[in-house]
Amino acid sequence: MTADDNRTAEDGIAMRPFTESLPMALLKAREAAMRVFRPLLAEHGLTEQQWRVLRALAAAGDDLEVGVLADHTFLLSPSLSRILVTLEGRGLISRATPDHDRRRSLISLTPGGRRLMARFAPRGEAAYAEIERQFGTARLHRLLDELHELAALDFIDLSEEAG
Amino acid sequence: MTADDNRTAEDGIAMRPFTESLPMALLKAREAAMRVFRPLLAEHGLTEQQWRVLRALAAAGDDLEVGVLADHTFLLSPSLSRILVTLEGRGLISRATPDHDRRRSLISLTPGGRRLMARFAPRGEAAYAEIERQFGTARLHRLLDELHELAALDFIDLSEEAG
DNA sequence: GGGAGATTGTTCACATGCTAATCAATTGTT
DNA sequence: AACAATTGATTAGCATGTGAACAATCTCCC
Repeated sequence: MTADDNRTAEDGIAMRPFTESLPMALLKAREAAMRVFRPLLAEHGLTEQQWRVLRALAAAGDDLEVGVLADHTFLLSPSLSRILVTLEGRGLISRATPDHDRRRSLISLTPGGRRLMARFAPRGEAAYAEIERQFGTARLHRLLDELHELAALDFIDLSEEAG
Repeated sequence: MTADDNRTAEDGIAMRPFTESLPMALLKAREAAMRVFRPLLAEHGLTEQQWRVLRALAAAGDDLEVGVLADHTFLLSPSLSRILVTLEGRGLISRATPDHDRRRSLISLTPGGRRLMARFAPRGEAAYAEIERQFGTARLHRLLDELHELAALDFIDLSEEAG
């Protein structure tokens, strides 16, 4: 029985208990999952987001436009821009500008970037397998399905101006 | 059929498809859920994390030590330190140092902070109800249970040094 | 009672999240 | 061809995430 279990506190502000908050539950679950991967990333001196970029490029097996890369990695453009500068500086990715539209920028893995991914992949799979082992493969798949459906929902705008 | 559906890309780096990644699914689900709340927070000029702090204090209905507050809000100490400076500057919280241990710092809502919470609470509940309406109440509870169990897992360390 | 060690919070340095503004290149319109 | 609107990407500015180092205080034990 912690303070969170009280739906109504002394100050009379009625609100859902913290532990029942969906965003918080998603955040904590994600943190738990990332704890398996974070040590691996640290070994390679990569942040989680840098890893997502390299992973998306490896998965595509081809160069990607910055906008497409942003979609695949679920990163905002400004963040991605900075990450690309970092990765380029470390020689893991390279850029090219297509002639048909010189606003765009094509990102691809360098050989060094590919080598890093090849070294990392087996251990990353092992980490994922550890999650499946503890949580259950079928159960994990069911959870993923639910998460995908939740993510696909489009909630109405409850803000003042929209009200 | 996107590039993500290919388990093996031309470069031969075998890895789980992006869309099946648990951390990514959790991240996207959380983003979807937060889209309901973000406009409300913006109305009050609060960030999500500042909101978590005020919410934890309101739920406790009492003052909290910084460390306890960090646990309840799932914020790291350095972040919380900065957030408290901001909230104190806006007159929403105040600090006190107990005599029995002058290292500690007790945080409490000011009357202004309480008023803000009281104004916000009903709309926050409405936002949460919208999620329940679209996703289903019972289904949401089942999802929360699964998330809590996932968050409680303690994965083995697969890093090099621990190997 | 005094110093080693633990604990509580803060500060630092760097990377990212997020909104708005900017810049360059392209497209649509007349 | 000239110009406004649009688009792809970066930059700016502030807030947070994260690991490390610090300062202040407290505890324990000799």
